[in-house]
Amino acid sequence: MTIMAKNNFETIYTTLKARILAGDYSIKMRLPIEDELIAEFDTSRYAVRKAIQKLADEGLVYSVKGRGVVLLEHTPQTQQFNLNLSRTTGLKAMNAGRNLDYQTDVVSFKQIIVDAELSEQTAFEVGIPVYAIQRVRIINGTRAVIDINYFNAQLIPDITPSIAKKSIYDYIQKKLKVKIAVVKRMLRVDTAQTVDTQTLDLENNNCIGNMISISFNDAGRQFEYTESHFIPNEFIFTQLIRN
Amino acid sequence: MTIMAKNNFETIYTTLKARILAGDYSIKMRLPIEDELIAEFDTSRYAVRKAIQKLADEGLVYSVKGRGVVLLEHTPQTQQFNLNLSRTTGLKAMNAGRNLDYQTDVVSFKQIIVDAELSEQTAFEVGIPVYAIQRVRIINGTRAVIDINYFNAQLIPDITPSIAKKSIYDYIQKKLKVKIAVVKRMLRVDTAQTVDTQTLDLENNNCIGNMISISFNDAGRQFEYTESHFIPNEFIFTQLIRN
DNA sequence: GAGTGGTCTAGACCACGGT
DNA sequence: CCGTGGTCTAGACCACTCC
Repeated sequence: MTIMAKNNFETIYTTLKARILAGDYSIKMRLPIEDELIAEFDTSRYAVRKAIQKLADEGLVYSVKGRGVVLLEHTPQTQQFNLNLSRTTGLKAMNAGRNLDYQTDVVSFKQIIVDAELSEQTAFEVGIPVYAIQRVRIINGTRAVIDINYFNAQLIPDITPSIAKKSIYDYIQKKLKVKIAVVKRMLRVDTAQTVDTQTLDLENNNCIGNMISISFNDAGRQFEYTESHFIPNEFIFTQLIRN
Repeated sequence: MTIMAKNNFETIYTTLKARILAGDYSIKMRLPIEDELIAEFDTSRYAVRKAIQKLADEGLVYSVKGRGVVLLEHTPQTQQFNLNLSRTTGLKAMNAGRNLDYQTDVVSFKQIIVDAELSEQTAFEVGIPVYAIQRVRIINGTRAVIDINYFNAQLIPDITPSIAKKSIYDYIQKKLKVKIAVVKRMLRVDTAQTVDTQTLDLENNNCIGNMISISFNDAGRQFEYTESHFIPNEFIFTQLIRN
């Protein structure tokens, strides 16, 4: 064997993932045992186990105590279950890969103070100032999504309509250097309300998908509450559940 | 301090979680640093870090290198974002907590051989035998969900209409001793088809939520493909995204 | 009983954040 | 610069699977 650069868990993970996808382990449907991987990569158990953990997080393998690390069956059809496992940006990024034309209309832009009702909805404290923004996302000429954003104006200051027209997420991360640490989401199917039927190209459908997101910075503060109402038949969410 | 039983990471996790939810760390919005936790629980870094990792998996805390472990803000409103983070059983369990009356109608029960078209849909190999089952879930008198199941009959043998009427998941786990290792899901909003409008209590809605699940046993084999079509306004899914 | 992953200990050094 | 979590090493013992 030639001289090999030090293997950290990231390179072990990358190497194993490439091999799995290339089918190198498809006959036994098992990864080599930990001791073999330790020897091959000239590393410690820590690094090997961390790499395997990352593969398991992606739904590629499953560890069984006393047996080994099993590969999960995958076919061309089931590949799509592995995509999109996590994207913090809005629905915009959800169709990355397809070559789509995007356009944004800012239909409403206000700075308001949170009252009791809005606090109940958004979990923002009563009395704080927020930006309330509504934008329509037009994808290939179809009015596909309406984003209803509320940003805590103390944590995300100085948003302008021009920024809203481009990308608020770019502004938050690149300009304000705010780190988007965690996003929690709920997904529902709702009967379309007036705002939806007036704004979206629903055709004959009278329901919408509703993705409700709350986002936290790396100080643990919730800086955003957003509802994204989207038309049927166009968007997919994926979820992985492990036991 | 009194004699303390050996602390494993599970007890550390449980203790910290209880304290977080009780607000014990709400003033600083930080967990104690690792060394303090090691001293308090008389344990190793491994156990402390594993406990913190589990808290982070649930969306309670977020670790920042060089700073510490930050608590994420939580209010009564945002509590529901933390529930349901993983349930392998069908939609049935999704409303646990509410006291609901459940009833199941088996509307179709067949054993068939996978053809090219069904293989394309389910990712099962052409030629293998599967159980094809359709069941309606009636919740408090409302026909709320239609489950369209395909089970690999070689991996899940001897299903009967009587089992389908009760609980196939109970049969799989308790009777067959098959371990449900991983479930991969896709969520969509679809325009209602004939089967949906004829079967579900959609009222004036003409769309459905569609939860598509593929499930794997602990040998890595896909034993199930299921579509659960559900009525609007009644079901919620949650998702956690970390950076 | 042999093989395997899960838990745990006791260290070490590194990378990042804040002062 | 100091304090902090992230990575890594080298061991040990335990719990489970399978023969």
